[in-house]
Amino acid sequence: MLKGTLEGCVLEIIGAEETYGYAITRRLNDLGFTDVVEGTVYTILLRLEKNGLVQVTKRPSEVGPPRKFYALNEAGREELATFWAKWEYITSRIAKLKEGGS
Amino acid sequence: MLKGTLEGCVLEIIGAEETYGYAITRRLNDLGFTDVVEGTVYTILLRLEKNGLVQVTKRPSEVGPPRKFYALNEAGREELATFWAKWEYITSRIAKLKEGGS
DNA sequence: TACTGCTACATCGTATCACTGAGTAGTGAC
DNA sequence: GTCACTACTCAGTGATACGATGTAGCAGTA
Repeated sequence: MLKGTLEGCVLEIIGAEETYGYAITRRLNDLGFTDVVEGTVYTILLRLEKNGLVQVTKRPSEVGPPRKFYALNEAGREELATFWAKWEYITSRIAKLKEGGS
Repeated sequence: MLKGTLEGCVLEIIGAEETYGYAITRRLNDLGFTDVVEGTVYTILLRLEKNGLVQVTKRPSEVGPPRKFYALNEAGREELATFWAKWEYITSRIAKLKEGGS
């Protein structure tokens, strides 16, 4: 039902700013998703790339191995909008359920 | 990350009133979770029973096969409280992410 | 009595998501 | 030269929820 929530979060982060896997993991950790680890994020990124939702650019880093920067393309922005719409819907339904609504 | 959300919804429904699988499915459908089907609900109910979160009572029905009524036990109520706490946490984090917060 | 339709429960198989854990590599500091 | 941090990859895995199907009780009707 809510599968792909973390994927949506990653899309949102990429949509706000072109960034790379390691930084996305740190950002999620800072946001409070403390148990999200790199392995998880990279599998999501690879899936996004495979599904053609992102544009990938490899750039050298001054402090380590080269980074793969991700940016949303048109399909990615549509997917992100779809995700938020779905998220709003589900959360509103669950809120309704919680307050005993019919 | 959000695994068990539907399970939490089912727990909430059972917690509000002792009820049975078919009725839970109808309730979820009425609430807007239109694509939740019986098979999904029954697997959740069997899991709840297996994990010792519910008390099950079989009662005859006047309009069909006997019904298995489910009620929360103490462990179930604790699980439900845990679920809502987790849900609040996750939704607040995602809201923060959406509005561009750090 | 045969059928149709609704209620009600059960289960097998499966797609996908996210996690675990391990590995590889570059840079800089001590 | 070893440690720490940065950075990416991948194989294996568990769990969730969905799809599809099957079984069965009851009621109406023709």
